[in-house]
Amino acid sequence: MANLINIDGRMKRISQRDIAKILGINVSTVSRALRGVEGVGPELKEKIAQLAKEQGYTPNPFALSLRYDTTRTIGVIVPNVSFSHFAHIVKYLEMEAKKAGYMCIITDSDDKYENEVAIVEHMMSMHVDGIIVCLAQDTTDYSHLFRVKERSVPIVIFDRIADVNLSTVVINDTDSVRQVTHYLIDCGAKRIAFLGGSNRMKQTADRKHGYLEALRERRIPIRKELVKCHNTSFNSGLTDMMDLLDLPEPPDAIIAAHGLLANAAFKAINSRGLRIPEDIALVGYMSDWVSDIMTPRITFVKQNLRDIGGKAFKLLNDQINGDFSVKHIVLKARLELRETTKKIT
Amino acid sequence: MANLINIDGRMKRISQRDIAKILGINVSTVSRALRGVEGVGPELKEKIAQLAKEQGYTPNPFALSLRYDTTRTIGVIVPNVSFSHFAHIVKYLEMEAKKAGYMCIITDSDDKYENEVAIVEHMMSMHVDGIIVCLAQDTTDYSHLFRVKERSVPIVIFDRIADVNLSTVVINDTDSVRQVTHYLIDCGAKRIAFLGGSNRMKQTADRKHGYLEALRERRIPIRKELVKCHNTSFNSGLTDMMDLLDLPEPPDAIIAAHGLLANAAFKAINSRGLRIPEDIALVGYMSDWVSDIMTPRITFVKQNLRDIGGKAFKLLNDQINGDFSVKHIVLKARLELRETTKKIT
DNA sequence: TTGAAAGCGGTACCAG
DNA sequence: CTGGTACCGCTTTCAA
Repeated sequence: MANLINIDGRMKRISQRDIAKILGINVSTVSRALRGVEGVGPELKEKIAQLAKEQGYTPNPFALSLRYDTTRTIGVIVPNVSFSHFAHIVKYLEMEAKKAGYMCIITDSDDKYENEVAIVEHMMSMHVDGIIVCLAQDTTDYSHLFRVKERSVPIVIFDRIADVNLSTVVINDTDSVRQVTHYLIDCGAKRIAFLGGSNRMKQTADRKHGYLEALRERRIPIRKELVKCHNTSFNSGLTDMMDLLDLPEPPDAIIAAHGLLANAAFKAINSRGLRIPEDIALVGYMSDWVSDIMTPRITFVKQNLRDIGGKAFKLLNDQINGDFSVKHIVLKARLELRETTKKIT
Repeated sequence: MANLINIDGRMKRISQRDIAKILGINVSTVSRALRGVEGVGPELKEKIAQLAKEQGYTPNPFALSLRYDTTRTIGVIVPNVSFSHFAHIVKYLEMEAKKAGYMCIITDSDDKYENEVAIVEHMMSMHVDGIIVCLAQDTTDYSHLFRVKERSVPIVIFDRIADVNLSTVVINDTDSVRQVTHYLIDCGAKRIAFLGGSNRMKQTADRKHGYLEALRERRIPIRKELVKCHNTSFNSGLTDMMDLLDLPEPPDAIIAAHGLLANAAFKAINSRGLRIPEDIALVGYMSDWVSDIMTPRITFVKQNLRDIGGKAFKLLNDQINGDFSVKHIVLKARLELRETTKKIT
């Protein structure tokens, strides 16, 4: 059962050559037999299969990579793998990739542009068959992505994308916030605040845009002091929310347009002894389980993370298979009503 | 700047052979020059370096893998990458690995034994330089791990380990729970309940053992109905906690010895209108941020996830570098007091 | 200082 | 149906 064989006194993995030598035949015959290609006598084929199994032969993938310059490996870059949102997407992406016979190299850019560039270069030098990336928050130069495309390596961007001519997968950022805003207005909210990430991210800009659009549609004056876009971190959300509560006229509804910002807002509101949703309504963007563990459970915009990962891989796979047309997929995100908003009818 | 060169009408990555051909010299000379090995004339060396840079030459890692049977890649297997605890460990592990020049193939066993076995086999066939694994909850047969060792591929187990002769990294499971239990008794708790994962996991067994030990040390009778070990999932914790609250004499303190179980307990207690910590105290095992987003913040046992990942890689790297001695590292976890326990002095 | 050639493991083409 | 051999990119001996 051991995979190692003693050749010339050194232990090494058994190769087709070894099998050929043992049986006193030629490598090419072994190769054909093992691949099930026509042109090998049935009993010889059987003998080869037998010995291969006995010796625990497994093909050396690097010989193939070398020959065909394909590694059946794809590179995945996210800002932070330990963040639930990305962890889930990566998980589903990897499942799809595995089904199609691809391994994933998953790497974390720590949300920094320089890291992202270095990782992309490294992946290129590893000869990955394609790259799937969610941009760092400070990525505003995209030349590293174009370089990938120039070398005709497939590439897909998801979630945090940019206005570039590359395939993308996102949720309906603008429209989802627009709907949330309308919903809050319908609930009777008069002063809706918007909590977002860095203004440099197109995702934040798009979501903010949906918020502003909805206010205009309902002829509600836009109050600059109710818009806070700094950083996606919990602590940033906490101070921003405190500032909002300190306003002479504090908001009566919050749209927290990024993962932990809703939890930060929740905490801040709680710390002031205000009630949710009676005093302030709250809507977040998060995973089910993060909403579930809170009391009351947070009303949130649900993104189909399985779909984001799956579609991202699909677009990449299309490119790998020769379809180089640029595609833009927009997935619908749904508002999931829980207990931090209350419809007033 | 392009990395591709037109050879025979086909675009391909530039190789040492190409450089040699262009300069009308031999590949071996190029190889030596590029590696900085002695034995190449200074001006020729310069010319080669120049051209290589110009053409964007990067070595083909598969040629090297093929030659040396080393891939500078390590395989990492966790039960669930999207679970915050593992996501963090994996992140730090990957950082360390990267520093040492290794890529990580991170894969999710979905907490299933069969998947774990298949993944281990697959990684072996990929020629990873080592494997780091956290066992699935139903893994009770370890032959797949021994097979790895037999083929002299380095292997390290972490977090959920087994009593096997392989290198391991864990926290002080038993003792940490022992301390927590003592602490709760000091707080005045009379009926402490223990919420754990599957009994098949050594980790759960060890933690439960710490709980029982402490009770014995303080001569507190052990009540079977206060021990619930089923599953690490949120829903399982929820029903277990409900059952505990339905007891004729419900507990006045809970030790939730696994990630989301504490949040489940929190939710259940809340749903009954009980106060934390006044009516029931609660201690969990979780990340800072999961504790932070709760109100009140949950008192928890803090594990140094960076250390777990770092040490796991270190043990693996030792083996890769020829030190095959089996090592067992036990990291200290610290009780972090927050707001769900109250010391009565 | 430089060149020639073998070899890592597999595939593919051409001969027999 | 089977064998021989060149080749993928790189390193490493041995020879010049």
